[in-house]
Amino acid sequence: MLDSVTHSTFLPNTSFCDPLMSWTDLFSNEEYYPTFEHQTACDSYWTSVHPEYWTKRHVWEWLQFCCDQYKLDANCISFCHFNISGLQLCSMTQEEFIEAAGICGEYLYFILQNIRSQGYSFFNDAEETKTTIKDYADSSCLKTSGIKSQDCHSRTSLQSSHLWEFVRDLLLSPEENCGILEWEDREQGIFRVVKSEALAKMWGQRKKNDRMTYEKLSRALRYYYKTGILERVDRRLVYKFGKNAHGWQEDKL
DNA sequence: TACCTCTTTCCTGTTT
DNA sequence: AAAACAGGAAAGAGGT
Repeated sequence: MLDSVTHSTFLPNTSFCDPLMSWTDLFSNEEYYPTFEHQTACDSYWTSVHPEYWTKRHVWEWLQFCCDQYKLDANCISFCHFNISGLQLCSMTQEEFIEAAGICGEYLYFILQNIRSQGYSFFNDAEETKTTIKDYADSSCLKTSGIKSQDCHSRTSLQSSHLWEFVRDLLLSPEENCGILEWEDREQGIFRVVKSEALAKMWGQRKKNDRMTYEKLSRALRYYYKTGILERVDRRLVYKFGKNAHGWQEDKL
């Protein structure tokens, strides 16, 4: 299964590998940006490319998919270990996966090997795939409950499905942003919604809801004023992160 | 099952 | 006039 990989394992340079690094950190760190050359938000999704040819972004998309689909706890994943290309990912041994993601690493390794051997037909039947994963878990004496809270390295969850986190992560990911959102005042956390309907469409895609509109999305955003996640800015399409929002500050990334 | 949070949906009225 | 804002109300989804 691994024969096709001819490159030796080369994990990222651990000299700048912060064990507390989150996914948001990873993609907002200027040191990492140059590695995304030629990539745009319009590049193909990971499922349309063979794992050996995945870009770093594809690897990220795959990780996010695994966390969402199999309810893996992203807190267990040391993201800096996955700031790598598909070729590098395919070169990782099971032990290295475990080192990078604890018990989740074992699942990720299993899923990756299945994609490599079976292609994306592995995902054709979601229920069947889940059963396969479950069988694997059972045979490995792994329990779902055991995936949580062990070997946790990161402080940000990839599973975050809250709207404000989605907005925050979009602001921090220029590759995905496509000019939909932009900072008005980075230090104060003030941002502008540039393409309101595009934002709604993207949020709708995330929630698998093709009826999402900016009007409905903005209603949800207004609820955040109550909880201090957002603060009111008296300008159209302009919002500000409140005291209860976290993870957006430049100096705290 | 009950309860909770976070939306989603719909609405009326207001502001830009 | 159109788009966006402001919130109330109720329903839905997912988690515990």
